[in-house]
Amino acid sequence: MASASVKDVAALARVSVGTVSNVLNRPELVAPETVERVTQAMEKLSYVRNEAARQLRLGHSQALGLITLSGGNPFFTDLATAAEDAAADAGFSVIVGNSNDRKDREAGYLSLFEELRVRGVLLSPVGDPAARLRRMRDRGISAVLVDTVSTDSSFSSVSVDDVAGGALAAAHLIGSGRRRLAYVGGPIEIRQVRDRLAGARQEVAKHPGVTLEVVDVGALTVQEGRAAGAVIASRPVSDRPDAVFAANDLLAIGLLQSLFINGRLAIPQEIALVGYDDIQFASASVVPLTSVRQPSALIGRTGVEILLQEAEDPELQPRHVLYQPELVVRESSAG
Amino acid sequence: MASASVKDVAALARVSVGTVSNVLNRPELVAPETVERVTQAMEKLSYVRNEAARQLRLGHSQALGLITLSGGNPFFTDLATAAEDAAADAGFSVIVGNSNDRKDREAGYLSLFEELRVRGVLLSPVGDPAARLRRMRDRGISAVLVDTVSTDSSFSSVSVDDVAGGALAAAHLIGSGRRRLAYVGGPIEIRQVRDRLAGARQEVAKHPGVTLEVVDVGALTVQEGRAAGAVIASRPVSDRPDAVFAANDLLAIGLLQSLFINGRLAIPQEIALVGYDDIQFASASVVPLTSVRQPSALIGRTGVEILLQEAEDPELQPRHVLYQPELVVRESSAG
DNA sequence: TTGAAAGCGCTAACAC
DNA sequence: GTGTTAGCGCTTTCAA
Repeated sequence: MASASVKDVAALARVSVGTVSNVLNRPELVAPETVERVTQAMEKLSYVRNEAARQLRLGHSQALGLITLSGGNPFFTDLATAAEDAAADAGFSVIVGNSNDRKDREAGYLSLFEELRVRGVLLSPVGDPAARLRRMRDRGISAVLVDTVSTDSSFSSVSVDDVAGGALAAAHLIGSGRRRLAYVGGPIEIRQVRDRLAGARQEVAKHPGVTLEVVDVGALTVQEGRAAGAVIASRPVSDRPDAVFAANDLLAIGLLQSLFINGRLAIPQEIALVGYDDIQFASASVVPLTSVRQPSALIGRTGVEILLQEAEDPELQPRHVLYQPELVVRESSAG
Repeated sequence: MASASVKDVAALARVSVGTVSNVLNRPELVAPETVERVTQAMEKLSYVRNEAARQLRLGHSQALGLITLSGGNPFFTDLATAAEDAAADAGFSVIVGNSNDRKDREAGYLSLFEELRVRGVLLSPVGDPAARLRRMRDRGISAVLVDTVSTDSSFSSVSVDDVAGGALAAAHLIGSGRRRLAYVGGPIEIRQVRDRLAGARQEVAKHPGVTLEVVDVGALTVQEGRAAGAVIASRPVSDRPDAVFAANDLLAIGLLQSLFINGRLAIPQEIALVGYDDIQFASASVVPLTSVRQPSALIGRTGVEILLQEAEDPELQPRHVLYQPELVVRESSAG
């Protein structure tokens, strides 16, 4: 049995296809009795509207695209959940893709979203897709950058002040007596990674005698954190940092695994540790993790709201919402 | 500027629309020189294929639907990532929805997927959508159940033996001297929650003198675990369990937060704790967590492979793949 | 209040 | 190797 179409429903209800369409979209224009008859026919045939046909006719879909940097990062799942809820309130669905920090994947999802004629896209960029996004905007697909500020500010953005967050972390570490800091993060192409480092550098520069070493990693994952930690743990004490600031909590948890669990280094006594994002697991880690908190759900919700407004009226001036991060101090840096 | 269509491309390249379609889908049928001309025209007009039109013509999309129980659970994000990779290998994309344990959400995504004419759906069911799925199969949308066994076995399934997993956890706890077990999990409608409990019960029944108490929670989240832990911690020592088996790691981590961090109960001395899923964070939690490991990525990949085969040939007999879980012992139960 | 008909962009069958 | 054309299922004028 193939799917029933409006035609089949119309035939069974003995009305025209136009009327069937009307009961679907503007039932107030149809006589109650007719509505009833059509509804029953739909029921009987288990009619399911063909979204592709509807969309073809309408010219665009009722969906939004979202590209996150990493599906495994709870920060992004929280953001995505909030975005979905906000979109659902307005009758939109959201299609999520994870670039996993890869430009080619980002480009792939952008292409998919264009083919799908989504109404707008929300993204945390890896590369610099501004040119591409501008082209998309010309055809009616607006974009809002989340968790990053646009390079050319012609796109709206919703983000958190990562430079301030980096400064917050470094200031805290220096304030509690640490002198040899290390920043573990990468790839450096990611704006968040760069900004958090820049903030830390600013703070370090204010304190002569304090040094900041950069440990570059390939991705913001638990695994990479574990690898970086193993390298740090294997260095002689004199050459080891006395504080590590990780670009996100996933990395920090990996560091915890190799520094504390495997390397048996005392945290925070030998090495203090600060992460970023304050994910749910941070407070329950081996050594509860000091972290820089970001309002993930708020970012997702606000992003969708702005996107929907711009989809409605493309002439709107771009807006830039910047939230402030907050330091949550726990044992990993309390010494 | 509106989007360019095949018509525009054809006009610019001075060929017919059929030829444009051919360079898109079967370029080997077209003269190289023509391919070149058409390609350049596409480039010039920034042509992007309209997926809705293509799909309308083809009768179905190149997408698969996936419904997970919880977006915040790393078990499902791992499963989803593997599913996406497997689908991508076959030229399919996957649209994920989270039911968050709610039947209405599950039904909502099923409707959306039907409207989208996905080729198949992969799901970890909340309710009992068998009837609905059968109707969908009649119209060419096959379904594979993941992380659960079909009630009527007419649908293929890829799952892990949860009864065995529950037994594994309980046997371990009893074997290390525990006598008053508590199972924390819910809602009981979820098959995984039920099966893990059943396995634990089987094991408990083999050991006279061992008791098993069930603490029902509203969802498999860190928050709910925290709430359940607070209740347990507030009970007098004589009335407290000496071991807790949590239906998943999220719950276990929440329990750790309220039992160990807030309640200052010694783990595993006063209460031993075992979780389920062995997510990445389990080994780095306050007290490294004993957990029952499931091959999440393998489940996702296998599920997609079966689904794709069935989409290809709907006459295929349903297959039931059952993986065995594995107990990973860590400190939370080592005493 | 309802019906008839055009057309969204694409693919595939068929003709040349 | 290329062109012509029908038609996928839907919404939306326009007329009755």
